[in-house]
Amino acid sequence: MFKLIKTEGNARRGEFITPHGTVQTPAFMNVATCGAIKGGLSAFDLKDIHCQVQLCNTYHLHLRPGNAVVKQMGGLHKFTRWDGPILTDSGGFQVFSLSKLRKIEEEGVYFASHIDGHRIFMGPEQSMQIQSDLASTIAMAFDECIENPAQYDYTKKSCDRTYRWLVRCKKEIDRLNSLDTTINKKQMLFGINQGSTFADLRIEHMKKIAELGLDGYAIGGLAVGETADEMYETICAVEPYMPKDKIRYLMGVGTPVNILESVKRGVDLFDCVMPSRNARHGHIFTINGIRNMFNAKYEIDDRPLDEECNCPVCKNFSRAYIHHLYKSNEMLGMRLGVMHNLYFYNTLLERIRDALDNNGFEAFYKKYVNTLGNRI
RNA sequence: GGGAGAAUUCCCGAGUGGCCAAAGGGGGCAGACUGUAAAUCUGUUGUCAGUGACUUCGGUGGUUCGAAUCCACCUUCUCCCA
Repeated sequence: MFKLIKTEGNARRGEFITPHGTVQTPAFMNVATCGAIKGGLSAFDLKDIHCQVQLCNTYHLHLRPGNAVVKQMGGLHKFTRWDGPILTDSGGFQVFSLSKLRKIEEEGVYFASHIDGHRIFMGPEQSMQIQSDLASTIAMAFDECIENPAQYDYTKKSCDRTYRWLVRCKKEIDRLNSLDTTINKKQMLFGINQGSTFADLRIEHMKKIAELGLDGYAIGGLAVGETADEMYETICAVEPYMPKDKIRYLMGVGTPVNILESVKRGVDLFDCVMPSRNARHGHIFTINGIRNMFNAKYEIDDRPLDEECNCPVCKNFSRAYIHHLYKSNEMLGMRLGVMHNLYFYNTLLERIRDALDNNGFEAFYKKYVNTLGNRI
């Protein structure tokens, strides 16, 4: 259940109440695709980095270890030892990211496993069944994340199909939630808006899915190659048609500035692999922009990664040490980098919430965007 | 004491007359990354000036129109036999 606490312009401050705890919004979800944040973070670490929600992936967990295994182990919460909310993405993004390994039909998508090539069928019912077995807090509808650029006619056809899939998802999750053998009988379902960068298709699709009375609404299919301005324009186009009393999730976005711009346009929830992936590659987010910790200039530097950061990494370690860890390919380098970056993202959202609480979002936005400019 | 072999650009290591500033790795330097097929991928790595020029393949001489590549000697190293 979503509670809208206050607004400033289009920006919203809210609370999303779930059986696994309440999420203060706007919020950033920490991506743990295969049940673990890459870089070696566990559920213990998530508290330290101010994580509110963990995001896992249906397709990947279906392949390994298999949803039957996770169900037998008591669901993702017990399995990963994370007791906060978990959102599972449906596999719809893999329709996009593994496009060379799949075929789309009306009934669903046929994948060739990226691990061993074996044939996998995933339709709305399969995705819901897997997510029910995983027992996440929130299930995402099975959709097609459309590539960019996209043809208008294809986009329309795909949106219509994604809508039909959503209706099937809703029916299936209601059925699964009513079964005695289901671990989480209160699993929520979010619908996903598609339509590429075509405003009319986005709006038409959004209007239709809004009528289904789902637990939350996501904007998908963005940050897949279009410009940032196109992304913002698309958000602005659909936002008026998103239910005000439901949480709004912009999938897969983005840079700190992308997030700030999107909060300003009425988005409540985000996720992105950028803080974790980039950290593994040595890119560190700071209030002053990005650092590449592989760069030779950090060889002798006693300062923390970010001088204004209070994360466990910045309170303890020098740039020189972390530079050394990356250069030496020590896994601790990545772990510390990921911890810092996720803390940076999670606390950026905290600062946004504080600003909203104090009617200072617009000022915060201006200061932040001016500070960072186009650096991130 | 006798015999055999080797020395290549930061490192390892290809190359045995012109297509060689010299393969390939490593290392170095930089860049990319947006619901994770990503501890991945890309560029660059003799010098100087934007074509090109110049200096390089242990050292010194030589053969040749032309040498990292052939010859002689020297230096160092490795292995084998005494």
